Amino acid sequence: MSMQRCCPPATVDRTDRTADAGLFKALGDPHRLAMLATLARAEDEVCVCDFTGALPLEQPTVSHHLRILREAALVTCERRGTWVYYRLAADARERIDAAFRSVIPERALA
Amino acid sequence: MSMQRCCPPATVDRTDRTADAGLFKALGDPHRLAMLATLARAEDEVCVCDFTGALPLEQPTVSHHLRILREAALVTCERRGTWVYYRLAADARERIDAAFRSVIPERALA
DNA sequence: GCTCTGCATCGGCATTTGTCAATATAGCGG
DNA sequence: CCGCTATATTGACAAATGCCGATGCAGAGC
Repeated sequence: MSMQRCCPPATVDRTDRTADAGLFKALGDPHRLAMLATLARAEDEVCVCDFTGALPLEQPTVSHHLRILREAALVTCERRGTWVYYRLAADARERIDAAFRSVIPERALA
Repeated sequence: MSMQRCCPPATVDRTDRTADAGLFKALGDPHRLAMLATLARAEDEVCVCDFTGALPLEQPTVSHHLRILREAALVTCERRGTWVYYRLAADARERIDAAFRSVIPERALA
């Protein structure tokens, strides 16, 4: 006899999840997570110089990571004088949470 | 006069977030998100052949992505006969959520 | 045993990513 | 306008990533 079907053919999700993947990709680096964690715990905003001072990265690399977070709209920045201050985007938590729930809905796995 | 300090020096988070970043990195690809979304919505388990059939990827590439999800412990698999069945790890949601909260705690940004 | 089928692994390739040194830009103080 | 400082951008490079074709391996059926 022919082999039995492997299974009741499952419905494969075909949604384009490029945007969500982009969000998670921005979260996929330990230094960027440290920056986000810092911003999330900061009273207010954080100056770039604090990052360059505390992280084991050269200034251009810090700038590079901040740019990625900016382009993912996870942070916003504002220049005041010579310094630039970053803060967590108001909807950062919400957006990540939404992306996550859209992939793995609440009801999944009890 | 010398320029004023940029700000009250912020406390930069120095926690090693390599593990969390690894989790998010595993989520940072649209096809892997599609696989997770499929598994999260599946009644039960999903056969590899369903993925290879439905995704615009060759079989080795599907296998590659499944391996990454496996190594991130986001999915588990079980061989039965010729076929291999994947399912969402029981603690997948919990682990991602924990990583997320550890970076951006609930209280952040009201 | 052999063959066939489903999945995993290997090897190679093009692209992306993380990093830094060098350079450019913006604002401050003189 | 000039020099100084903080940040951003550029260019280069090594490493990681996504992809595929070729190959390996395990289980089913003959």
